[in-house]
Amino acid sequence: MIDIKFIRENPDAVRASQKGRGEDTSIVDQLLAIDETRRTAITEFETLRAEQNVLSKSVGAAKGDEKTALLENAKDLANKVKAADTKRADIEAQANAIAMQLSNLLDPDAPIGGEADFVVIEHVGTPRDFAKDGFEPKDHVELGKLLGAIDTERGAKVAGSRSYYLTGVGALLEFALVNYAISSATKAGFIPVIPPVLVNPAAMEGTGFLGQAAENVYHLERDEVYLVGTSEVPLAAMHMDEILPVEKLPLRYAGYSTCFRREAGTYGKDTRGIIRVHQFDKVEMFSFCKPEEAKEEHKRLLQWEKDFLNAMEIPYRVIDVASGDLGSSANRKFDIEAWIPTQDTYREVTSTSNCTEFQARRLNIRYKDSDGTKAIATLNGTLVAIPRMIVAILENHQNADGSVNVPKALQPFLGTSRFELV
RNA sequence: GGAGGGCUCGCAUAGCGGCCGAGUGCACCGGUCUUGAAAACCGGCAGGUGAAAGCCUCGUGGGUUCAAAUCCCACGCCCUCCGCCA
Repeated sequence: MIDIKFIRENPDAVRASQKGRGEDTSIVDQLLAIDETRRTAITEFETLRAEQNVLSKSVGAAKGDEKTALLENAKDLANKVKAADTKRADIEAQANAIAMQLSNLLDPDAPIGGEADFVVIEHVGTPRDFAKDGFEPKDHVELGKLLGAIDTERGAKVAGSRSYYLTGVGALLEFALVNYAISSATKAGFIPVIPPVLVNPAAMEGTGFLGQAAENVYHLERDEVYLVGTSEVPLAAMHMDEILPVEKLPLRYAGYSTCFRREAGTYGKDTRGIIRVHQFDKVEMFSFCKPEEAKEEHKRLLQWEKDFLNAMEIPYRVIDVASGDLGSSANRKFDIEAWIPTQDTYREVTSTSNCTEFQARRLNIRYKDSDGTKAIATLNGTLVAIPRMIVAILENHQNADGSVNVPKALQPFLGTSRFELV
C-alpha cells in the first residue's frame, strides 16, 4: 500500500509508476475521488458522534421530565450517528479495496518495459566450453537419472506433472545446500527460521500475493488457508501488527521452507526436468530495515546471493528486472541467472526485491525511534532455491561420463568431491 | 471431535452500563539524592487520525441501549480435561 498522503500530493508520480508497470492508471484517480468522499464522511460522522457523546453525558446527569426530553433528542441523534457510521464504514471499505489494487511505486532507476527489457548489470564467470572439453553436455534430467538423484517419472506418476523425487545424492545435495546456506546466513547475522507454510488470508494479502499473483497460489478453501509460494510470506507477516524498536534494525531472517506454486499459465513452459515445479524447498533471506537504508540493504542481499553462486562455482549474470516484470510489492528487483549449458542460456536462480514500505503498510509493521513510529521497509532475496541450483550444479560441473564434481564449498557437507554414476 | 475456563496499555492485574481510554504493581525512560550504584522520592510511559478541538481502538465482527471494557450473539485465538494422532 502506498501512503495516501503521498498519492494526494504526487498523483502524477503514482500514475507514471502504474504506467511504467503496464497497469491501470485510473485507479489513482478513483482513489483520489473516493478519498475526498471518505474524508467528508469521516468528518460528518465525527461531528455527530461528538454531539452524541456530549448529549449522552447530560442524559446521565438529568432527572425526571428533563431527562425524558433529552432522551427524545438523543434517540434521534443516535439514529443519525448510526447512519453516518454505516456510510463511513462503506466508503472506507471501498477506498481500502481500491488502495490495495495499487502496486508499489517504481524505483526511478528500474528499467521501464516488459519482461524482455531487463538490463544486464554484470557477468560473473565464463560459461564452460564443452567442445574444448571434448563432449556434449547432458541435461540435468539425464544426469539426475545416471546419478540416481532425480526421478521425474515417478514424480509424475504419484503427484502429476511438474513433480519429482530427489533421491540418493539428489536428496543429500539438498541437505548440503541448505546446510551451507543456513550456516553462511547465520554467520552473516541472519536469524534462521522454519516458518509455517500454511498461512491465513491476512498474511497472503498483506504480502501482495492475492492480486495478480493469486492464480499461482494454492488455496485450501475448506480451512481458509493458503500454501505459501515462498517463505517471504510468513517471514514478512511474522511481525504483522507490531512495532519494532529501531535498535533491532536491520532485522534479518533466513527462512527455510517448502514453496508451493500452481504454475497456472505456464503450460508447455519448462516441462522437462525440475526447472519449474509445483513444490520445492528454498532458503530465503528477509530483512526489515529503515526506509532510508533499503537501497543499501538491497545491494547487500544481492551480494549475499552472488557469494552463494560464487561458492557454487557457477557462471552467472545479474539483471535489473524491468518494470513490467516486477511483482506488485517490489519497487526494484535484481535476478541472478545461472548459465545452463544445455539450454545455452542464463536462467533465473535467485531474485531479490526491495518492497520499501509497501508490504509493511499492508501488514501494519512499523518501527519506533526517538522521533516516533514510522512504516518500516521490507526486502527479500533468495539464498538458494533447491531444484534450480541442483540443475545448475549438475549441468555445469558434469564430466564426460555423467559423473559430477562437487563444488568445494559443499564438500564438507557431503563428504565427497564427486557424485558417481549408480 | 467433545466439555469447561479465559482474552484490558511491554508483563501481571483492577474495573459498578454513565465519574473508564481505563486504576494498581512490575519493567522501562528522565530527574532528585549518592563518590558511584541500590533504595527512596518526583515525573513520564499504548496506538491511529487530525493543525487543533475532537474522533476511533479494552481479541474480531454484529446486536441491545440516549450511553457498552461492562449485557446478548457469532467468530478467532489461548489454557485445562477427554478422545484421536505424526
